[in-house]
Amino acid sequence: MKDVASAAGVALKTVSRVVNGEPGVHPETAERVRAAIDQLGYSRNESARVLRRGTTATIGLVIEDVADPFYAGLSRAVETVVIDHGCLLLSGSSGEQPGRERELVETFCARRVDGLIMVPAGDDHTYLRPELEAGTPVVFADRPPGAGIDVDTVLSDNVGGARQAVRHLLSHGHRRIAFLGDDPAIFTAAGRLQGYKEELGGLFDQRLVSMRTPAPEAVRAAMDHMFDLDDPPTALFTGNGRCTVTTLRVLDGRRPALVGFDDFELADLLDPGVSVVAQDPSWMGRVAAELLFRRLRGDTGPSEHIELPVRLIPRGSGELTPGDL
Amino acid sequence: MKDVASAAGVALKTVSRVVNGEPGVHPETAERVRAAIDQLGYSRNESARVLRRGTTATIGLVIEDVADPFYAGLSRAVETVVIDHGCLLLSGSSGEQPGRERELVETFCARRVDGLIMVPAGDDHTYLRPELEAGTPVVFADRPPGAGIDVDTVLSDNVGGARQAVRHLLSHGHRRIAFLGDDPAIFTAAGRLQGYKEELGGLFDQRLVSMRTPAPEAVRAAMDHMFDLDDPPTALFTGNGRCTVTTLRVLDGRRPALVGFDDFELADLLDPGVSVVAQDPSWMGRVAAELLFRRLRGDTGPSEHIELPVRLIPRGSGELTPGDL
DNA sequence: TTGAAAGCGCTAACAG
DNA sequence: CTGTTAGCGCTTTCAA
Repeated sequence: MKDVASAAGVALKTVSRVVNGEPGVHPETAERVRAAIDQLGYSRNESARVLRRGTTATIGLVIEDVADPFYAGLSRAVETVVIDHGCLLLSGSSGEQPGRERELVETFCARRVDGLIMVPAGDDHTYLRPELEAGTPVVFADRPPGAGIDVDTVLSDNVGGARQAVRHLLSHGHRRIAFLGDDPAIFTAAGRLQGYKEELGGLFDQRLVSMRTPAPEAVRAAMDHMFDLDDPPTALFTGNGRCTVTTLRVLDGRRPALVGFDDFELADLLDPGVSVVAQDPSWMGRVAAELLFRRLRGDTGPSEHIELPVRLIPRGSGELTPGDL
Repeated sequence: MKDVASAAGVALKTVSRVVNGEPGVHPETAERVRAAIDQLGYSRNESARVLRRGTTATIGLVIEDVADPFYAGLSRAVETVVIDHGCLLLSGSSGEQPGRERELVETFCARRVDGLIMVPAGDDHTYLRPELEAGTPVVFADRPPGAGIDVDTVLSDNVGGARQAVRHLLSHGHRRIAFLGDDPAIFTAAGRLQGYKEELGGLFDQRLVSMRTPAPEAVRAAMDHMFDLDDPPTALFTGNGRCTVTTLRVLDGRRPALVGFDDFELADLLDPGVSVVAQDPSWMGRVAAELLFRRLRGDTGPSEHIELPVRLIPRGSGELTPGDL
């Protein structure tokens, strides 16, 4: 900038004004400065700018895994909103490890991100307190923070979605409905289990529930065990996209009715088409990011807790009746 | 840092030494400093550090779209390598728009990223020249740079993969093999078309080729047209994951043999299973990132051009014969 | 082993 | 409309 200034024969500050499009520069001077900039190939050093202004125009995003289609969709939506606001996105995957989540968050904070959107892996977020007190806005998406932390959240209607799925299966005559969900330590998995139980009421049978990280062998073992019961399930409710896919892989010719939580590509092309309770990851990302920017613009109201509705999409598998088995 | 220094009764520089784990600090002094840090909740301001040191420990990644499973997988792999090297990842999606690609790259460069990995959308990268001359290493993945730019590349064997696919179909008796590919302006699409032509030799028929952005209506129209020919195709070769999925959606009961470029989740669960020429996006991401870090460590050898092999996975659809139609 | 001073490149505040 | 000065928080250099 100094070089540009002397090349253009003006003061440093004038260059700064031109670079930042500040008003109050004679057009001719500005032109001279721009010429010098082009000639020298100058580009503003953002680090210095950040240091001086105290704001980084950077948002941090911590998710579980970019390679998971749900979080990929969420990421893309967040990215779009962030870029539209002239900011950049630092992102990282926690891989469902609380330690990694915390490391990422702390690294992002050391870089002084202006705000943070996170899908937490752990359930203790007291480490965020200094940042929150320093005024960094944080929005939790998909899962809420641990106890004692009061921040904005954007969640899906997990309980309601699960109830919808079970109600759908009940209405098609099923009474033995199994639940194949993820590790119940995960908030969404727990909520969906709760909805399943609530809707099932007296029909609930612990032996028809399996909750674990969806590894093929484990899911196959759980399924085999259920189908070996005297009173086997006639329908399955799977707790998230990965559970659904894993379950489909280990059906081995069995043809129970099936409703899965989460939509996925090609669900409509399978035979039968897979009925799902669909979330909208892009919507969640967009809502979370927009909420964050509202905070960044100075909205200091009480923390908001947005719950996004989910939608049951019938495609065939959820409309099979016990007689079809 | 100043506050920490006065709280601990030492000089600024001593705090800096402790924070950075530099040797030559009396253990007792260091302890006192650490206590002060904890008490004040101090954390180093990375922006200032960056400004002073001139290195950001940040890598920029520009891809086409994080929500595309191929690039999501690639992103995840890049992210892992980057984090393992103690760096952070700035990422953005170009959405196949050259202007957006350039904006992202320029923004990343203004932030002084230490290196750049990109899947280009455009074919003019001369704008990178100042950065390259300034010594910023850049690796192109999946697609090469435009003319006149000499950088490291990590590409798949597109031509060879296409030839493999066509050879496979030929060996199952097909002579009328259509190609449904993406916009030929895209490097990978062009390479796959070339392989298709080469392997087909005299059997090539321009009427069996359709290359465009895979929008359902357009693909359906192209297919209808081909199947209306006197000599319709008995087999299809689709040019990438999105083309394959779109094609599957518009088959409408027709049952040609099919081999797709790119693997995708559930390809094995469809009926018939979809045979594919599989790339490995994680591998590509890992190789690109590792190459970048090798450059960052000072390797100034001539630019490297790595070609990753692809693998044909037979699952049923590619093994149908003309008689099965 | 410790510290003082300079300065990275920029913007804010305040003149002219 | 333009310029001067101070200082963001850190690391580097040099001295004690």
